[in-house]
Formats: sequence, C-alpha cells, structure tokens
Amino acid sequence: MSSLTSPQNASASQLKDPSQGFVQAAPAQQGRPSYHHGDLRQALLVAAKQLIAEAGIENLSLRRLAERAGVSRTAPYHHFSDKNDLLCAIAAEGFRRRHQMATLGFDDPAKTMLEKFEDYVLGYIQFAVDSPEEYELMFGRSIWKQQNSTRELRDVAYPCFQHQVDMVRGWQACGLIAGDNPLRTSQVIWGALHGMAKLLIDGIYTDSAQIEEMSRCAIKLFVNNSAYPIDK
Amino acid sequence: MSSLTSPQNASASQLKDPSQGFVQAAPAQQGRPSYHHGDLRQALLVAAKQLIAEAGIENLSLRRLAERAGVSRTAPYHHFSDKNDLLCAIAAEGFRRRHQMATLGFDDPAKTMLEKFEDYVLGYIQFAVDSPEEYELMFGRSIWKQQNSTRELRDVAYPCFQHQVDMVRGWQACGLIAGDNPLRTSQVIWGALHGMAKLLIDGIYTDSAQIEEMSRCAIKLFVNNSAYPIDK
DNA sequence: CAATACATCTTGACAGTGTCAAAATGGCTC
DNA sequence: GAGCCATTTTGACACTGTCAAGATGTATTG
Repeated sequence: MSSLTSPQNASASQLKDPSQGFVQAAPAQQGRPSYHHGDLRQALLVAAKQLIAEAGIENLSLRRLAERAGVSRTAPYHHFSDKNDLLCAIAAEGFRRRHQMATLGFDDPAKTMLEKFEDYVLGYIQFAVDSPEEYELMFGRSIWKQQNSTRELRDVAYPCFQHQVDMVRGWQACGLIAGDNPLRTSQVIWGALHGMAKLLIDGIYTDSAQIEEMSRCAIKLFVNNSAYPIDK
Repeated sequence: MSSLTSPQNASASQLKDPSQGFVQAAPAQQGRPSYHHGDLRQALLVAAKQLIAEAGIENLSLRRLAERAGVSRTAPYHHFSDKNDLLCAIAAEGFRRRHQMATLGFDDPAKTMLEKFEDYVLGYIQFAVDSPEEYELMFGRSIWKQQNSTRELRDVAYPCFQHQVDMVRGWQACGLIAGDNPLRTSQVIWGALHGMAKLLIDGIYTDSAQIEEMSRCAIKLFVNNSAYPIDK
C-alpha cells in the first residue's frame, strides 16, 4: 500500500552510450506491471545513478534503491552479488564514459599536441566537477580497497589508466613534457589532476570559479617551457 | 556479563605529542573500576585510532569503539556530539602531527632549498603510506563534505594548508620552482602528492616499492631544471 | 556534614542498514 | 499440459547511529 507512491517498473533501455552524461532519465515505458521486471539490472543502475547524484554515494542504500525501482528489498541481489558489486558496475560505466571522452579529445587530428594536453587537463577537471558523486565513486575508497574491485571494473579501468600513459608518452616524444619515464610521469600528472579535482569537489580552500586558473597553472608547470613557451 | 571480556577503563594520558606516530598504546593504569571513567575522551580517541588502524575507517563503529574502551554504547555521546565529531577530532590530531612534521623539516637551517623540497615530497608520501587509514580519514570524503567539518578541524587544517603555500612561496622566490602564483602552484603540487599517495595507498597500478621512484619523478618535474639541474 | 546540582554513564528503544534462507511467482522448453 | 528455472518476495538476523529517560557518582553549596 504505502509503496504505491514510488514509480513501478521504471525500466530503461539503450543505456550503452556513455557520452551523454552521468544521470539519464529512464524512458517512460508503457506499463509492464508484471511480476518479472524485464530489465531490472539496467533499471537499478539508472535509479542508483539518480540517487547517488541526488544524495551522494554514502546515502545510497540498497533498500531505497529497490523502492525507487519499484521492487522488493532483496530483488537487486539477483543481479548484483553485493552492494559493492553494484557500485563497481556504476564505476565501470564511469570509466567507460571517461575513457571515451579522453580518446575523442586525443584522436582529433586538427589539434596540436599542446592543445590536446590543454584539453586533457581541462576535460579531466570538468569531468570531475560536473559529476562529483560519480567521480568520488570511481576514485573513492570503497571500490578499490583490498579485493573490493570487481574483475569488470579492473578490466575497464586499466585501459583508462593505460591510455593516460600513452598520451603522456606522446607528449614526451614531441618534447612537450619533460622526463623519460611515461609511467611515472603520468602517475604524477594524474595525481595532480586528481588532487585538484578533489580540492574543487570538496571545496577545500577552493571553489569552481578557480577551475580555469588552476588548470592553467598546472599546464604551465608541466609543459616544458623552453620548447613550448606559453605566454598566457 | 558478556562485556567483561573487554578491558575496562583503558585510560590514557599525555597524548599531546603528535610526533610519535598514529597509534599509541594506552599506558597501563592501575585499576580504576569506578563509575566515572576519568578521561574517557582521550581513551576513546586512542581506541578509535587503534580500531581504524586495524580495520579501516569504514569498519569503525561507535559501539565497537565503546566496547573496546570498556564503556556502554552511548557513553561516547557525552564527549562527542556525533560520530562525525569523533572523526573530525581524530583527523584534527592528524593535521597537527603532519603540520609539525612539515614545519620541523622546513625550518632546518642546515638544509638547502632543494633538500627541503625533496624532504617535503618524500615526507608527504611517507606520511600517507605509513598510516594510510589516518590519511584516508584526513583527506577523505565524509569529513569535508558539505558542513561536516568541525570548527576545530578547520582551524587546525587551515594553517597546515597555508604552510604549504608559504613553503612554495619560498621555493618560488629562490627560483627553485617556476610560476608566480604560490597559491595555485601549491594547489597543483599538493594535488600531485595527494594523487600519488592515493595511488600508492590503494595499490592502483602501483605499490610501495615505487615510492622513491615516483617521488623523484615528481621532484624532477616540478623543480625548475634550468636553475637547479638535477642529475640523478 | 548534609543536601543539592551537575557531569557522566547506563539501559531501553527506534529506525535504518546489508544480507541470508525459504517460499512464491511466472515465463520458458519439452 | 508438466516441469524447470530464473526471478521476485516475505521473513528474519545482526548490526548500525542516535535519542530519551533513568542511574550513579563527583563537586559545590548550605
């Protein structure tokens, strides 16, 4: 009785495209008030992303999620072995989305290497600030701690990191960025971006008005100034 | 009856010195099995740090903490308004400890500016890796999100950040580090260190064997190579 | 010393959580 | 149609943070 207030069977389809933002509205589906949901897994992922965007990861409970999806408390356990498993699946989507964004930016032949690096930095920060809750989930503690990470998550995240290394290799090859070890260098650069993103997201002595300025400062610091003098 | 297994009245004194590491054993105190604990607040902080070091922040519950301190479930609420309040207090201790470490390193007149910077980088990473759970608490989500941070925490953390800005100002003044805006530059550098620390702590495509190498790489990237050539 | 105020600690209770076990349900293949 | 099996539900358990009310000491008055 009391659960009638929540929408029933808010199923969703065609969620494969990761380039359209974090939260997507589930397309209205003409009533399927059947016992079996149809595509509960996707519906749960959609509802979870909504809830996370609304109230943060730490306020996501499986029970509220189930209620939002119009389903009983334990139904999700037939699609995700665990709460952690669910979170990993959402994070994996985030990595796919981020990976695609980064690839699109880097493969544009019209851009110079410097422009690609600038776009990479700006894009990274913007990605984090635009969907802070998703970002926090992707790089937060619970997912990566100990053996928490799912095989799927690792399989998706690794190419994402690897791509960063490859890009850095390219920037080093043309002299844009100093140093010789692309792996180490990209660990430092990723670290810087991650740290800045965290400062911005949590508002620790910073706010979103400083995004541009902080990014420019980072670019200036990392770009080899003798080879690529930056005026601005 | 069943709670007799946990030690009663494990009180602690002289915990002011923050330079002796994260977890400190509570000095044995000849039985004070009285109704009033004596210094429950300190005992709780000590026990909390133990539990966090043992099982991580996310596994710290106030009830287990109370049991460890030999006290009833709700006793902690007379010393901390909240679980969040407790966590903030522990984090504040961490910031005090870190601040003191950084100050000691920077004020040593025997060191060159380059050495100070090297020590700062190494020291930061080492601090994080040595007590990962405390580090995660200090810079983790829950503490800083929204209005979660206590006034005490902010009052302690701010000088810690400010000190980093001052150090960067010094390094820029002598030409060791490029750029002109100490605040922005220190945000980038702190970010890099934080990101590296997180990678190391969570073991994301890294492990502690690479601490030295990653730190050296960061130093090389940030130090103005034309003014301060680094051979190594 | 006695009485009272106050800080501290305890017991009881409540709503909320993740997750397991067993039963119910309904679409699928023979 | 019968039966299999994925899916969903109801019930239950241990655990969590936190509030309210009572119990117990310590300190401060008279």
